[in-house]
Parts: sequence; structure tokens; C-alpha cells
Amino acid sequence: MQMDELTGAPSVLARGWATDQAADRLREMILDGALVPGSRISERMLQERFGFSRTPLREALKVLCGEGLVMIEPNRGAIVTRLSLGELEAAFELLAVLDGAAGEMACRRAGDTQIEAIAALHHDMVDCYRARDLQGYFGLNKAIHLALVDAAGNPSLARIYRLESARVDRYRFAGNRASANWARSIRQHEQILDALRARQGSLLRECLVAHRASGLRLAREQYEREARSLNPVP
Amino acid sequence: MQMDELTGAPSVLARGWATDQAADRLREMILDGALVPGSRISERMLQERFGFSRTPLREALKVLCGEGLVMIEPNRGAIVTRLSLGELEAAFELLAVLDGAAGEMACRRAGDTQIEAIAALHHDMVDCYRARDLQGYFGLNKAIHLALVDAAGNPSLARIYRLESARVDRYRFAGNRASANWARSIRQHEQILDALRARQGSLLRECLVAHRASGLRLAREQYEREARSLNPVP
DNA sequence: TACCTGAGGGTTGCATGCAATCTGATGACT
DNA sequence: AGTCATCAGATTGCATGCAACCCTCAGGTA
Repeated sequence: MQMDELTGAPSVLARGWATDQAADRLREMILDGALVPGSRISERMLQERFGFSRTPLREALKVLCGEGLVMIEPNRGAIVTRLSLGELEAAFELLAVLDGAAGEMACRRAGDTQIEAIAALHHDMVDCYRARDLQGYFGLNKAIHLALVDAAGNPSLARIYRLESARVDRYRFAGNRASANWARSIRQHEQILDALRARQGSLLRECLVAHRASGLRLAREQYEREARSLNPVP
Repeated sequence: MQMDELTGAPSVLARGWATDQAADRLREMILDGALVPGSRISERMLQERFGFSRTPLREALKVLCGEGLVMIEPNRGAIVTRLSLGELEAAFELLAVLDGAAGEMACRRAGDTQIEAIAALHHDMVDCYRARDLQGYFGLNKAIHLALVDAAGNPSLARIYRLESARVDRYRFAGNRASANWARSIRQHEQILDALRARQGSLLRECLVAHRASGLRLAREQYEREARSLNPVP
């Protein structure tokens, strides 16, 4: 599957096979929120929207099903996976474990070049923060965490991390960032970078776990905001 | 996907949709070693072997590709994923992280009933050990680890753990068990059960990580034995 | 000999067609 | 009114057909 080098997001320029293109575009639509969790994805709709025949579309749905982004109900078609609040929390709990482990591995194994590349991403992200460029910030934030996981030098970890991240990105990178939260996130990232540069594995683990806990709080707010807007309170 | 309740292995009785049946049978063939890593899986071969048309077979291959069991090369078809030694070690490193985290969560969250169910599996496994029933031992061993992960009460963790386990089961549960190794594994399992019953999370984590390290040693031996038999030394 | 070329067979990627199943809406019956 | 049966339309699951692509291996050329 072709991925954008910087953000790990599906590449918009995909000009490969129909199945891959369809999977990429579908993934993008789900992550962007163009397809709301719980909504049906009919093959006819995809056919009209993408222009491919049903065969590659069905294969793409199987792929996304494996990624946990859609659920396929036999004889009834696919629906965008709708996480319960408990599942959202479980995903963040797992990501905290993976972040922490990746941090420790990265402190042991990352090359100086890799660490400085992460620092460069960090500085770009701070620039976006200063410019109040929310989209740029989200993209670089994601890129930093992926780079850190890659720096751990464990391909299984990298693969699993991407899989699980994608399931909750919708809630991580949505809505506005209140000023206080945004500033705190930047501070946490600075601590993370410091710990990485000092190669203090257990400190880095703590920073990352705390950072992920903050992330869960924001995601939970986003989740509940969305739930309210879908199911107005009586 | 239908799974056997006890072992988490694909159910042989699958009488569902052709795609699922094909995926289950293919997964089984890969895990059993009937399909050797690195070998091509041509759609025609599957067609003759399973009797389905190419459409569900292609969908099944996409599913297994998402699980990391096969790799699909554009316009060239699928091959059974062949792990390098480094990838095998990376998978075990990740599984150690997941085992450890699952152990701590299980100590906090598992119900007494769940723990006793694991104890029952353990005793069955010891019976298999005494009877030198290697297949029964492998199945129950796997079932115990899955039950422990389920007892952690984190669906994301459970899902990811199954995914990653499947990629290395071929090396975990193959070959004979030399007597000393087998006895040590049983001892480790007893310590694991004790720590779980006492709900000593950090102790359980240590036991599981050590157990996984032993598992890696055995898997590495199996890996190298296989590599030698495929590539006789010059 | 070494290298390029290009035709043949076989395989994959995708489109289309048909049967089985689901939806949901209408109408009959208690 | 409420429940159940039934039937038309729409959708999915799978089989099949065709074009594009890859690999192989003669045959020719330097």
C-alpha cells in the first residue's frame, strides 16, 4: 500500500491499481470524516463515486475490514466502524503501550540522524503552532509520532502502530484545539524531544504515556461532541 | 471471521461464505506449514484445490495480505510471507510488549472466573505434557496466552495480539520440544499462573517477558533449522 | 560468447452477469 | 390495533470473460 512519506496518510497521487486506489480513497474519506461512523457503504455508491467496477471495490472493502476501519456484515454490506467509547479508550490504552515501548527502543537504537530528523519535524510543528496552522500542526504531529515509532527499528511495531492509529485518527485530529490544550501538547512534545535526545528511555516512556493520556482526554471530548450532535440530548 | 473458541485457530467446520472459507483454509495451510514461506500462491492452484472461483479467492488473499501472512506483488500474484530472522525477532519483541501489558491489565481487571478458566486450561496443558501429547500441548499453550490477553479486557490489544501471533505461530509451534525446554516452559507457565492468581501485575509482566524470551530462542532454532533444510550449507 | 528482441503461453486485474439474500411495505388475519 | 405472511425492488456473493501484463525462451546480431 502506497503511503505518503511524511504523514503516513494515503497518497492522493495514487495512480496504481484500482483496488489500491479505492482502498486509499476510502480510507481517506473515513479518516477525514467524509464517511460518518455507522453509515453504510454500498457498493453501488462507491461505483458511482469512484468509477471502478464492483470487483476492486469489494477487494478494497476487505482490506479496510482487515484494518478495522469498516465492518462487513454478511449479505448486508459494509458499514464504517463505529467505536464505542470503551473501544476508543482501549485503542488509546494500546497506543500508550506501543508509544512507550517504541520510545524505549528508540532511545537504544535510533541513529543520531533519525533523532535530528524528528527534531526538525518538531521545529516545523512549532512553527505551525505559532502560525496557528491547525492542519499543518496535525500533519506534523502525526509525522513525529510515526517517525518515533519507526526509529524504534521494529517493523512489526511500526505496522501495528499505523493500523491502530488509523482507527482513532478521526478523533485525534478533529475539531479545534483550545489554546491551553494546544500549548500543553507543544510542551509535552518538547519534553519528549528532550528525553529522546538524552536517550533516557524510561523518562521518554513516561512522557509519551502522559502525552497519550492528554490525547485521550481530547479525543473523548471530540467523541462526545460528535455523539451529541448525532443524538441530540432529549 | 469465525474462530475456534478454544485455540483461536481457524475453524475447520466453517460453512459460511466462500471468501471466509478460503481465507480460513489458506490461513490454516500457512500456519500448518503446508504452504512454505516464500512459495507462490497462484489463483489457479487455489481454484483447483478449493473449488471456488477466482473472485472469492482474490478477496481471501487480500484479507491474508492485511494480516501479514501473504504478500501481494502487483501483476505477479501472492507469495507466502517469508520473515527474515530480524523480522521474527521484531515480532517476538512486540509480542513480549503486548504480553507484558496484557498481564498487568489482566491482574487489574480479570474476574476470578476468568482466572480460574485459565487455571483449568493450564491443568489440561500439564496433563498433555505428562502424556507427551505435543499437539494438545501446543493448542492449550496457545489458548492460555489468548485467554490471558482476553482477560486484559482490551479489544484492540486482543485483536492486534492475534494478528501478530499468527505471523510467528509457524515457528512457535513447530518441531519437537526437547525435554529440558519443555519442562522449563511448564515451570514458567506455573509461575505465570501464580502471579496472575496473586494479581501481582509487575511480577506477571516479568514472567511473561521471560517466557517470551525463551520462546524466541526456540523459534530461532526452528527458523534456522528450516533455513538450513531449504538452503543446505555449502 | 554475450546480449538484445520479440513472440507464445500463462497469470493477474478488472468488468459484467446471474442467483441468492435482504429490505421494507403492503395487505390479510386474529 | 397488532402481528404475520408475502412480494417487488435493491443489494450482495460468486462465476465467468476479456484485456493487460509478466515470464520464458528461441532466434538473431554484434
